[in-house]
Amino acid sequence: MTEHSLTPSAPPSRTREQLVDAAERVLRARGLARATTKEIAREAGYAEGTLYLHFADKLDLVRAVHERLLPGFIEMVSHLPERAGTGTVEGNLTDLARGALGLYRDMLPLGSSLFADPELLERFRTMHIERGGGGPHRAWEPVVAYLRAEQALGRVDREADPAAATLLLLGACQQLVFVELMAGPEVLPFRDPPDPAPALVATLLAGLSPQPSDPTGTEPST
Amino acid sequence: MTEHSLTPSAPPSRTREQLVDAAERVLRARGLARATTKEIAREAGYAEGTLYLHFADKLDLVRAVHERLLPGFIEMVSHLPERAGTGTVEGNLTDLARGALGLYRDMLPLGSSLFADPELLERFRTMHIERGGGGPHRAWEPVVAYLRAEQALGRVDREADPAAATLLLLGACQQLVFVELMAGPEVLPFRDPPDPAPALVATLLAGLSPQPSDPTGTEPST
Amino acid sequence: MTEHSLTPSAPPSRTREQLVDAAERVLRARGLARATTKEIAREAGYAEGTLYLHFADKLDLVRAVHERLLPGFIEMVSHLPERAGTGTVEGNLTDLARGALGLYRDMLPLGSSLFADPELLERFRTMHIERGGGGPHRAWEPVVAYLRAEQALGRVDREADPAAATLLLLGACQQLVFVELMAGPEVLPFRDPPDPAPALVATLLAGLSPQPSDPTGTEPST
Amino acid sequence: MTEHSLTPSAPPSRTREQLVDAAERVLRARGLARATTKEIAREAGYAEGTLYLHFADKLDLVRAVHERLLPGFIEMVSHLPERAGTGTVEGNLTDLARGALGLYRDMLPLGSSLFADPELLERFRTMHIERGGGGPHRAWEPVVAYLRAEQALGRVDREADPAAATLLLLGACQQLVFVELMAGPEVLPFRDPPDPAPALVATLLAGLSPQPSDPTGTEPST
DNA sequence: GATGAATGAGACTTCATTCAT
DNA sequence: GATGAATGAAGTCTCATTCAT
Repeated sequence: MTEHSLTPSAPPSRTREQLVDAAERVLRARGLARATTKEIAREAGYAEGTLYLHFADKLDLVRAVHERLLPGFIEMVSHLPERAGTGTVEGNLTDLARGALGLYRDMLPLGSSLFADPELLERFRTMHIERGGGGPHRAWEPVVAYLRAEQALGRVDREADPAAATLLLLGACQQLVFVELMAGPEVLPFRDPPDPAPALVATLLAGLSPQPSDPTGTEPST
Repeated sequence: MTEHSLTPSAPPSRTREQLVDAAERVLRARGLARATTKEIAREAGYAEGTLYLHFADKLDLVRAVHERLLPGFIEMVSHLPERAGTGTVEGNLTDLARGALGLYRDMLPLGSSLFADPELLERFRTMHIERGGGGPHRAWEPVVAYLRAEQALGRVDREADPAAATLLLLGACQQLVFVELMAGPEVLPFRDPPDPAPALVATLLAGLSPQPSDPTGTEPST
Repeated sequence: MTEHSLTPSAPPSRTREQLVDAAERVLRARGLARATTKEIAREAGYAEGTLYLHFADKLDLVRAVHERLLPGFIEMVSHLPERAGTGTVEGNLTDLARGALGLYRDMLPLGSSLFADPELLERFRTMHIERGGGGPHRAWEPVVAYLRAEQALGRVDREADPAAATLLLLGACQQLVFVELMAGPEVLPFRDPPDPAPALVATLLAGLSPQPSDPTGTEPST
Repeated sequence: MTEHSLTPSAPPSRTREQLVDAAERVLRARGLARATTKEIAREAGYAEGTLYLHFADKLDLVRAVHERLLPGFIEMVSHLPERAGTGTVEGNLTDLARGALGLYRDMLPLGSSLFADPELLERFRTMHIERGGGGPHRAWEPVVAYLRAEQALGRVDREADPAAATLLLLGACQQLVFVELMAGPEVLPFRDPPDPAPALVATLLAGLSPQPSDPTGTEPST
């Protein structure tokens, strides 16, 4: 019925980009539930009908917005592996955490909205993730690679599980932002100083087990 | 215009509860974007108009659903502090992680949907969180308390930051579920064995820093 | 997705009848191509949304209009068989032809419109005709029955084919109306006198074959 | 606003013909209600805008399609008068009926669609019929001429009304096709044998009146 | 002549909400 | 308290038509 290809990437035209830009702005401002095609078109400076020359329907446009979200995230982490062996592990991971906090603040509202519409989520999965476009898990890869490199250099414990460590650090950042956005920044710990990254990294590096070099911390049970 | 008090808890009646139950089922099945008052009323076995005898509007009903979500989560963790000193720290934290994974699977789609509607999120914040009803951060408290208790017992490093550790562990669980729901379970690490909890806990306990007491890299603690 | 039963006869309510009435008026006035739900609702004195409480969609309403059309036609012819043996055959058939002309004038524009929308035609066929609701062919039956009765009485040639005769007479009436509506009454024969029924019936009764009993063949009346 | 003359015949160009051809195909396939300029243009191999270089608007193109319909019909009957005196009257009329059945099957869906849009019908009448382009009644003329010729030859009753006879025969064919297209071929009489032409012609020739010269009812002519 | 992106009015349809019973 | 028909604003989407290239 429609001639829109169901491939994630229709030929990118100037108009199409403007529409996706406008859609992203409106989605951020109003939320998925209150973003209308009328407002998106107005924001883009086009007539409403124009939207349907470039996208099969509203959901297709929303999906296009989400498609552009992840690359930004991945790009931020993608240079991490190159930093292996430079600076300190603690410094590198702290930079990572700070960057992740910023990106999650930016992307979580939009990304989480997918859960409000199962059909949108399904389309996103079908047309993007399953075709190799990648999903949020793609952000893990460079971090894991970095940790492996540091393990090879002996700056990270060779017994450590890079995937688990990545998940711990990025997960902490994501949850911090999730709670901040949902309940307000007042409820967060790490308010003084306001940067949670150092504490998270320090804890991750040191671990919770009592230090055997700590004469009072007797008999760790691990 | 309406006589509904804007307090989070209107007098709970049988009908009201049935409506909230039905709303939760419909929200889970269809998503916030596709849940209609008509279907909720039908699911509850009442007429559409009845809904407005118990709730100011649809958003009020949705908010009521979300209000009931958190207590379930908190209750799961609330008995954790009592376990301090019992079993092993690793065992207790693994149980926690497993429980958290299950609860996130249950609650994340509903909870994340809040981001799709800023007005709903705002109401949730105003009427619930700021009145002490609590938000997702409330789940941290028992875990932090538990860790402090274990620190006092010497089973957890006294230098560790309990809040950071809590965030690392719960955050990892949340992100794991987030990615699983968004991209499908195929993309997850920890597929073999399929239980990610032990690896997360082990990594958190051991930390990433190279073991100074282990110059040869032998005797892995995992 | 819809709860409208796909049976031709939903419980007839006052509102439903008013909507079908209004739809018929609008369809007659504007034609299928220009009849809008907005105008139909206004004509009925209801809001546009009300239409969708009683019909699955616009086509469903249009179909309901068409469903009511045929019974009126059939009823007109249904008493014909009883007239067998009364009056004259010529008089009875002339009455039939006159009635048919009137009914075709009334129904042909609406009925023919079905051909403009294959989906509407298909629905009409599926939901009405194939369920025994009957189609335009049902109008033949009483006429055929009448002719058979007259054959039994010897007032119609026993060798004649009642179905063929019915088709000839009703078909002539339908085509006359078809042409009249499409090209205007100016193009019709039988303008003086303006009643085509007697000539059609006379021709059908007499046949075209030369009268063997008329050896002179004189005085043609043309 | 437009430079298109409102005469039925704009200068025929190759492109124009291709557009009319394409429009006819799309009208047959989708119906007037669902034929879009986009699809017509695509079917013709031109851009949508090209359509408006050759036709004032969509209705003008549709009218052009209808303008071409009738000549095909008339041409079929136009040679009938020449056959007067050749073969048998019955054979000639049977050939006519068979040809008419085929042509009606071809043209009725398109022709009837005119009734779905009064403005289209009005344009068709104004720009075509009233300027001598002719309407469906033009098909009667050759048949009437043929019957008159046969009357002059004594092979048709001189008292018969040629116009009425024409209407009876062609009308029967049209109604048969109308019912066949609307209700499906299953509802038709004359299913065995499947050719209705002989019965119609026989009935028309013999008439319905009891044969006074045939007291025993022998020698049926069917 | 041809193009096709853009237009924008307006179509159909949905759905949260009201109110007389 | 409960009902459910009715509402009507607002949403998504279509499509005949225009016009700069």
